[in-house]
Amino acid sequence: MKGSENANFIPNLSYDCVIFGFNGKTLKILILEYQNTGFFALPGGFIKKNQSLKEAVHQGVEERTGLKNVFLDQFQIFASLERSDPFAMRRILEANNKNIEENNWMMNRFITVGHYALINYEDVDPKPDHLSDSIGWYAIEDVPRLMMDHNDIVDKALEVLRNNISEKIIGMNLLPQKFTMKQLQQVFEAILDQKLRRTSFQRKMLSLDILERHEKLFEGKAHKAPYLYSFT
Amino acid sequence: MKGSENANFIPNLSYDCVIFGFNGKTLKILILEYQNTGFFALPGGFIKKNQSLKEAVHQGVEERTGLKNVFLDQFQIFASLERSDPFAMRRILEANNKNIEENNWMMNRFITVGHYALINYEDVDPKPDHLSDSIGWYAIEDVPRLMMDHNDIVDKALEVLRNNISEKIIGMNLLPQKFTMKQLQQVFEAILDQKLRRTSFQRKMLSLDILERHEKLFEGKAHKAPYLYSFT
DNA sequence: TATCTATTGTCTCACTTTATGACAATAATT
DNA sequence: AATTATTGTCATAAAGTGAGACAATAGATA
Repeated sequence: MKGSENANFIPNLSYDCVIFGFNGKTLKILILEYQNTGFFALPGGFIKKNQSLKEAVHQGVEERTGLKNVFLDQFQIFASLERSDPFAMRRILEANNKNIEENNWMMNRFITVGHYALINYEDVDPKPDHLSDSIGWYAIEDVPRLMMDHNDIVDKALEVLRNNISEKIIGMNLLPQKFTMKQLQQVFEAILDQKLRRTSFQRKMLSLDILERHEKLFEGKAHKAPYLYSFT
Repeated sequence: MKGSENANFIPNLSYDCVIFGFNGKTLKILILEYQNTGFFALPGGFIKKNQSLKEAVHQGVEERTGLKNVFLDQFQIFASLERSDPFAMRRILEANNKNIEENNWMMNRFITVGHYALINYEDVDPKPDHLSDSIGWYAIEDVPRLMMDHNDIVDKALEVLRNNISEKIIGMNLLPQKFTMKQLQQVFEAILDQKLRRTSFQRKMLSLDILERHEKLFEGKAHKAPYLYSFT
């Protein structure tokens, strides 16, 4: 049947990506809005037949953020029967004046591979893709209702980020190259959604032997200047 | 093209499962041998178009072990371009006198979802499937060379089991309902591949508040009888 | 029946790690 | 020179862990 498949892509398989950034105060993620539909969604896409999953996701992240080689983790498959929503896909295609017949394959069942990415907020210039008219940062507590099961994907990504990721990976990817101990602490407070004790945090981080101390940062404030650190 | 797809299954997607069992001494996994090929592989299969991934894997585990509702965790996708091996698939089909044309789809590229299962060794009566002539338990240190990237899947499953799983889940699923503290310790020693101190282990487990103490177990040995425990 | 053996449950003491608060140092302002 | 806000570090208490000691005990032995 015409359009029931696309020769370029592996059928029934997609990826979605929760792209985390830290603006100095709160943890944020990138969310797309599809033109004239009111639908919000995670950045995602399909895997070409001659492409590894990893390549596909890196390419998708680069298209939306301009960043290459970001930290990416593939954390779970979402494969229930109920998750696909052919009616929503049809509306998105219609709103973009795409030929429904030709794009019929997009209304099939999709099993998606959930990823999250950690990126340096300052480096990003978010760009919408060809089906969406906006892409923007949303604080983790202000994420709107997303399409299909994308809210579940966000929740699970955050859970994995909280539980399974090393201090070094978090700090290296969400902060600039040099940072103060306070900034590092604020990243963890934003991720864990709880205040941490300053002295314990500092002692713990220094004992992990993953930090290198550099010059002081003079912010022009009337108090002792903090050291800058980088990861070893 | 005839046989390039199978109408029942989602194309290009499979699952594989590392089924862990504990025989009282060592940690073992179930491995299949395909008829007349010398190929060893993990139990795995395909996902029907009207079936969730979870259902598919549970069904596959049940067919090989007779066990329903076992603990299952879907821990990673394996999606590189190099992982598929159409020549090996062809040999397996030939050795089983299967029609190559009709089963052409099995020689496509497959992305597989790696799972592991924890089961009670005593409850299992392993059964080969229609393409394999043997299925058996192999101690984790004696796993033979497996097809494709299945050894990588085993290694990763063990890594996840070691790092990310709670005491309760491990004990509940790998041991009988009632067990002694020594048995519990042996499970952990087998998984971690290291000896643990008896007294520290006992104190730790009791402090976790996940155990209920029952009657003593009289084994007929000339020493103090241990208590039996179950998980709360 | 009394003694012996192997293993279990618990306790102790030393050591390490973590929590919490105290305090001096200091960059800029007043 | 005194003040303010924040930083780096130390002191002490509390909690957790490692390593061994020891009494309790189920059955074997004599």
